[in-house]
Amino acid sequence: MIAAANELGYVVNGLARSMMGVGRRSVAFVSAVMVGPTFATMAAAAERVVTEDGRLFMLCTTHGDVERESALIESLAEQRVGTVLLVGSALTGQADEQRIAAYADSLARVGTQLILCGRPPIAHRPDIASIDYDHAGGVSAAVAHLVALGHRRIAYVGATTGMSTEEQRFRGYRLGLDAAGIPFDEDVLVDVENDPDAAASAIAAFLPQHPDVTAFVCLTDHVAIGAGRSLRAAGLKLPEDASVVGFDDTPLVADLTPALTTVHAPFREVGDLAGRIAIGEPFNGSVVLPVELIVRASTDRAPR
Amino acid sequence: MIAAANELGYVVNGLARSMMGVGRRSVAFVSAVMVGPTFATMAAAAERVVTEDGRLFMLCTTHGDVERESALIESLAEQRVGTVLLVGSALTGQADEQRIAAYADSLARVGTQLILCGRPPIAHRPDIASIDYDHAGGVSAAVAHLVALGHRRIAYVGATTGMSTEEQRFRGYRLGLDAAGIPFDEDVLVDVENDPDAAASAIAAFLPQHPDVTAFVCLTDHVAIGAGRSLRAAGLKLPEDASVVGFDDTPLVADLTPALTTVHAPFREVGDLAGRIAIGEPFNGSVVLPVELIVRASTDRAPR
DNA sequence: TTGTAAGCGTTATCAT
DNA sequence: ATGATAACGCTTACAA
Repeated sequence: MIAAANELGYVVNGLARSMMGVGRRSVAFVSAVMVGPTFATMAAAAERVVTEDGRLFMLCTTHGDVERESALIESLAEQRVGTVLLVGSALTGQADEQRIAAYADSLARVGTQLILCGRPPIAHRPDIASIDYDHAGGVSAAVAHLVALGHRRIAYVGATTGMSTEEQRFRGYRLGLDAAGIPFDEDVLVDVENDPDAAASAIAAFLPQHPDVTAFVCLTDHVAIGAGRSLRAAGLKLPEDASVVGFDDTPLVADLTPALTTVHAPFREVGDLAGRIAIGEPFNGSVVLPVELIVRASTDRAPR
Repeated sequence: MIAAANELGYVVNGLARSMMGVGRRSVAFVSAVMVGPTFATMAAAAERVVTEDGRLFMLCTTHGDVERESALIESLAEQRVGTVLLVGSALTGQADEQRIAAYADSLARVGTQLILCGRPPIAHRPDIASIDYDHAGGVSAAVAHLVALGHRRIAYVGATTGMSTEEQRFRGYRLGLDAAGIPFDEDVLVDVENDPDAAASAIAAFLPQHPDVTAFVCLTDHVAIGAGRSLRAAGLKLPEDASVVGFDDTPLVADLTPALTTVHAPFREVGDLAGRIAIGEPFNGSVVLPVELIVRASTDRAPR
């Protein structure tokens, strides 16, 4: 019978089946953008375990548009997706937190769970799962590393406010400074968006005013690459004249000249764990995965 | 009424709706792996236009497992996905082509269209859409560029057979040689998988036997990076002593030292077009998008 | 305009 | 075991 049906080209209607509440529910990965290994690595890791469990994995981007984010969550709820992974840096306003909480409630109503990935939990909502990694610890370790190399005048390059990733990493910078007894000086903050070219020109403008700065802690590897480019263009040799450290441990940064010292973020582990929870592994509350400072050639003893 | 329903937390059941044949059908992106900017860029581009049209975008990887690929296609057909994008290098056997053709038929039976992306059309099946880019043209342009710089002994680094991408790019190498009147010599073929470390050790073993080779055309940027690493380790200076060219134009290769000459592949355009076809833009048959040789610092005049 | 009934392709239940 | 039937939540058609 079944064989005959197959010959006839019969394919069960999974929609009707899902409507009856049978069959594995899909998993959706929602992020602002899908660019760079950051997201791709998390998505790939989650996709792997989800697909292996016979579920479908959806990829959705919001491009930072709140409207679209809401519409997406709504659409995902309509499709009765089993799990929604909300991934990456989050707006930090209280209104934004409330919006996320509303998503969680609205999704819960149709039996879908929300998991925050690469972003911190929502205050007073311990029921909303979060898988984050130690942004602050990574940056403070980077600062400690530079301090140990004799650096005292350490700039921070990147935005410091508005998004969770920015705030957490910047907090790590402050923490590192505090731990070393170095007073914070907002004069050596280079507030720039997460883009190599933007970072390059910001650093170019910054350098003449601050010849005493010997080290640059960057929000991301992207920013660090722009900074390095600009530093070299200004005639500085890396790492003899200036040290640079990034964050993310993007592929290829080990092949740059000099190889970039950076903080390795556990993107694969975050995606993997998120996927496992999505397919049913028990998990309660939140977790913060450790990061690792990868010391390479772009950081060295402070000059003079 | 609608407002009241919303207050109550009512969410329409999209499954029931889809079952009635209304609502936009989803799009699935199927590739062997989801690693590297190659796939991520295509996926991101396709996802963007698909999501903007109010459809859901699924990401599925096969990890090169034919079993899993079949199961995935079946699963996608069951879910009545609107379009399946089969992306990236394909096995080149005739049996494999027949399998793909069977997918197309099986999907067509439930109203799903199949679009091949970054791989050539299936022989004698012009009805199966294909969006590919000019692998061979890119590599032959690279060879022509090296020849113009005075190189005569040009090695090819990468696998040459078994997968469509490998075969097409290798064909470009042969074409480039032919156009320059340089006889093909399989002695300067470095058959190695697409991995920097593997490429590095293969080149390390190759170099001593072939001191006359002055240029290396690589299957991918990945391979080129490994080759460059190995060349430098052997005491050769790039590009004075040896030229290297890659393929893909991966982000960051412009920031390597020396910046890598490579073939820019139109991943964004492929994904974008695939997405547009998936949401209804008319398209018949196949297209081969042009590539562009990006000349950077890793290629220079032949030594002596 | 508002309401009622039929149908979509499954699964589950109950009877045969 | 096999077979008929209700139910899932929606859309469409037709009736009031």
